[in-house]
Amino acid sequence: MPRPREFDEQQAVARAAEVFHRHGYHATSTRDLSEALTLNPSSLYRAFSDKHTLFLRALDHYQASESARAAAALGDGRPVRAALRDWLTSMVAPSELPGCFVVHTAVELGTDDPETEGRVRAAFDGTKTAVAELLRRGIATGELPADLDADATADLLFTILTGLRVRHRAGQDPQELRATVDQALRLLD
Amino acid sequence: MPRPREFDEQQAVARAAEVFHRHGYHATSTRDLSEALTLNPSSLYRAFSDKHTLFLRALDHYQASESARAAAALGDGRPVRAALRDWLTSMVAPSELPGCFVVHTAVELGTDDPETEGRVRAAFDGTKTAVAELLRRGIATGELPADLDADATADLLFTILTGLRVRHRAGQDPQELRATVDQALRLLD
DNA sequence: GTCATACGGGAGCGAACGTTCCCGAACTAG
DNA sequence: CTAGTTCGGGAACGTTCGCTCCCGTATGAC
Repeated sequence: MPRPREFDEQQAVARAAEVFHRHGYHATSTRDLSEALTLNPSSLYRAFSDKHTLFLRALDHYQASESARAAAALGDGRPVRAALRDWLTSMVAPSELPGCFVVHTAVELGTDDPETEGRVRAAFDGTKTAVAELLRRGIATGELPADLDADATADLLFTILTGLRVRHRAGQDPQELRATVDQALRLLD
Repeated sequence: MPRPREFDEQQAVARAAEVFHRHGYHATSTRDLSEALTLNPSSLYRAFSDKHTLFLRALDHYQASESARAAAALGDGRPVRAALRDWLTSMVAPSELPGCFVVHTAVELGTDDPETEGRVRAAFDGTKTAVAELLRRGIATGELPADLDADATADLLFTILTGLRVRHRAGQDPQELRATVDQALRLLD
């Protein structure tokens, strides 16, 4: 019986994620969001309750698409080293929005906000696990040394990825970042 | 001829650095600063011009003390591996203020603010160079393999350090971070 | 001692913040 | 067709923001 919504909620969340990713939580005003989503304040609040709730939805949306991307890049039967290299390189590509929304949130909100803290922790764990599984597959197929410590190496690769995305955000030269990726892959020898 | 200042300017900058480090630029209000420095708004503005200027001074103060710390930890004749391990470990110690003020600034302000961007770049370069010099010393003394690529390895270690400090800020378990440090040191074999 | 100067303190400026209210319009179940 | 509900739009709420002004006061050069 109600009048239907005139905007695409998923698309609105995606746009919010981009704005929050670019400018962070505190530097993004509800008016900025209103403008970016082409939504009046009243519509925005009716649909998303408040700024913090919209932020969480945007963060979830981002993380869902990032982990889908990781699954696509790291899963299946591609050669392990090439898959890892392509995945890491794609993260710091010039065409990408610099940095990582999850990392930015971890840094900006730290441990002050329990709701974002939990999401950050889950995202970090998920990424680490995905890398570890890839490494285990590589060990099983003989592509990687049998004595490689999958968990410890995944942990280190994840830490490197985090550092890379900070450097990307800081505007570092893409070529330098790619060189760091190359160097990181030597961990697998 | 003027009446002398009743507060210690250096100490005020140090306190400002701590508040900015904890909460970031945007989430720190001038009233927060006023309270933390026990300074009236008028005194604060007379001494430090405005919020952004005080932020830059706080950032410079932080970076100066961090690079002095790095110089002390990495310089001189201490064994290279032990020096590097102690330095990295001390960065993510539970007693430390989690994270790195420079990294937080890089993430929060990105490339939007030219003044902070330049400082971030300089800080990153300085750290990388300090590590590279340490590695070169280790190679010269025979502590490290002769075929180690000092610059590339320093770059990777710096990236790992950045990732570690983000994880520290995110509230990750200190023991896990120390394990990552151990893993990182295997790069020097 | 005189005087110019910068001090610490507190009220208060205009602007922007997150959020809410009210509106006529549009859609759907009955 | 009507009743009921949510819609998009815009004004406006109270609060907090960064910042400034004005105050009486304390200081040091002369």
